[in-house]
Amino acid sequence: MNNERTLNLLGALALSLVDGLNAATEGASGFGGEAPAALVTLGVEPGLSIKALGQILRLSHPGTVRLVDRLEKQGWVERRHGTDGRTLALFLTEAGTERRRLILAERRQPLQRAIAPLTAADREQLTTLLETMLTALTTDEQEAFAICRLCEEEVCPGDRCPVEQQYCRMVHP
Amino acid sequence: MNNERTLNLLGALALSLVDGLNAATEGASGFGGEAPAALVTLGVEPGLSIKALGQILRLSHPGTVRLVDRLEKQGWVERRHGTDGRTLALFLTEAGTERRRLILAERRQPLQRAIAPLTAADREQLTTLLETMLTALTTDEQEAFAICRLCEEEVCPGDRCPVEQQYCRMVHP
DNA sequence: TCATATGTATGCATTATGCATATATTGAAT
DNA sequence: ATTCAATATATGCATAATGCATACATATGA
Repeated sequence: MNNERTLNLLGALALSLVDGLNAATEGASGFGGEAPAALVTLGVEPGLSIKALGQILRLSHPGTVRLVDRLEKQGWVERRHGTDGRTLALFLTEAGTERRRLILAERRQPLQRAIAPLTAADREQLTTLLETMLTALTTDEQEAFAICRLCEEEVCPGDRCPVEQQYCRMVHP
Repeated sequence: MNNERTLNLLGALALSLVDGLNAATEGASGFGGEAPAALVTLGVEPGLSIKALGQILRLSHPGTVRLVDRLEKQGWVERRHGTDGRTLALFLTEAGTERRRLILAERRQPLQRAIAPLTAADREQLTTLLETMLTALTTDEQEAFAICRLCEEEVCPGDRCPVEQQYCRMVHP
């Protein structure tokens, strides 16, 4: 088989999907970059510090501060006192939670469109293949959070997430 | 089956792959945004006008002019006279061709890493699924070029590219 | 031959980011 | 208790990559 052709197809699909994801999440939030991912992630992990959020989003610290500034100004995120006098705990406001829901709903559409032509059997095959690939791609906790930063974790049971499983295997061998 | 879980896995893989593609192509070119895609695309379609390139990359016209400015300044792209007194024809220089090769080589790595854990049979399954999805996602020529804007078309025979095939089917029904 | 369309370029602004540095708080060693 | 290093956050400044409005140059057709 022509392996390189498969690489091209995989890259093309990924690019096309992420184009769609970016358009959807930016349309739903009015912000580009990592802002939509920040809202999604804070919904799953409320109380994250600025530093921790930045590591998940792979932003510099100042970049994260500015991102949180933008989200706070929209009334979507609150800076509360954290465990420390230094540390902040970030929480979604009610409006932020609502906005997050909208982002996730819009995010589904390009994904749905991609798997629309697949039969039920195809989807099972695909799911298995995705699990295998994601398991291989996840090497530490940081990366696990990064990979899942736009996931609707509500519908993805943690004990069956290949990304989290892989991470847990690394940590508790 | 839990369809939404499949959507999450697909989105997570796409995001992870494109993170890798972006890092690889930016590392190989020193430019982010659509600059790497511009070099790749101009290698496949030499003589493109600024307007046509911008439509493939989905950039505004001024954005494309500035992008070409940057690539020309690096000595990677030449503006030559086109079919018109108005129209330009863009070509890669020798250095640009070399840089494109490097970008494509680096681009393979994150893709290769993703399929590494798959068996030969898995890869055939995956290829078939990707073909089906890409066929559904391609609706016009513009989109076809956009989806393939980072593809190593040299290794992807045109008559077997689901993206191009789909487009040709649309145009010559 | 002149009006309109087409392709390209420029001025200016914005978004999202990074680097260097400042500030505030904590914890640990003296 | 005091001081110093580590940690968490914030700010000043700069940059990359882009868009909008507009100007300019060339072509085309009535």
